Amino acid sequence: MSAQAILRNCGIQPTPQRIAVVNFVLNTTSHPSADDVLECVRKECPTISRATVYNTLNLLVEKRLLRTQVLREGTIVFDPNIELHHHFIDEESGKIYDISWDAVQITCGTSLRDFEIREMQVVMKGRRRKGK
Amino acid sequence: MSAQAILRNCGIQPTPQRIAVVNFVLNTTSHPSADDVLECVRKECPTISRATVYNTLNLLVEKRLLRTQVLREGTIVFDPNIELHHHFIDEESGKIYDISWDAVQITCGTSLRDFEIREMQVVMKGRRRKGK
DNA sequence: AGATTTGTCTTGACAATGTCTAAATCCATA
DNA sequence: TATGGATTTAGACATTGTCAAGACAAATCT
Ligand SMILES: [Mn+2]
Ligand SMILES: [Mn+2]
Ligand SMILES: [Zn+2]
Ligand SMILES: [Zn+2]
Repeated sequence: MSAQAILRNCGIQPTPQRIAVVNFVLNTTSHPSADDVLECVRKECPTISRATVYNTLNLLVEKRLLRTQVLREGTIVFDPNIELHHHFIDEESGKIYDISWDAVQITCGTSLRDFEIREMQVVMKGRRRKGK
Repeated sequence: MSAQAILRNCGIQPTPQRIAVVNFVLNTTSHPSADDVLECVRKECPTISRATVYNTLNLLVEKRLLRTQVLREGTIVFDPNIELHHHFIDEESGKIYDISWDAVQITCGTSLRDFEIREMQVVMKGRRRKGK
């Protein structure tokens, strides 16, 4: 679906700036920071401002097209994968990989009965195996 | 063990500032930010500077008496629990609770074979049940 | 068309977090 | 007590994120 259609679908006026942000951030698996988004979108749309990038990202989060994740020091990252899933962080490269929900089986014991869990994820760190 | 002994044990000169930081940060389960540490330590040691708090915390991390955790937006938190464990974040209060490693059973499927996992933790969010 | 309104964008100010440097201070030892 | 290395402090700086004011653009009305 086109960025324009996506934006109109949730009642956001499609502007060149917003279209550029959507085209990048809804089609990446790289878990970019706002600054990463700014950097990439400026190639398409050199005059876009930091505030517009933040405004658009926050709009997309509000409309549930995007989620924020607390996975990197110093900045939140944006994730177009809004299904339940886990994350693997490559400690060499810093790259963040999505891990499908089904790849891990989690069983909580009874000692957690005092916690009403509304969501959870596994955060793994290590090294992505090179080669095939 | 006294803060002085702990510091001397890992070759750090015990100073009043460092002792105050150690006394707070190695004896809390609250997962404080550097700023939280500064705020609390200033009660004991009113002239301590931000730089000294950061320096001491980073020293303690280097000496493995403390770990950093990426669990809150905008700041890292410090955790004196250096054993493997999980975390539960109360979305109402923002409080972070330690969950013992054994409280959760995790089984990774074969789809993770390309990832060399060096550590992992479950991050849960929800609400701590009130009452007993 | 010309004027008005509305929404969007940009700029720059601001606060918070974290690192770094230079200067002051402290302190263990001679 | 004098001295030199370690420690602390204050402030500068970079980065991240929010906000408000004004510039700008597009649609609406006369
Ligand atoms: Mn970047
Ligand atoms: Mn605080
Ligand atoms: Zn993801
Ligand atoms: Zn913990």
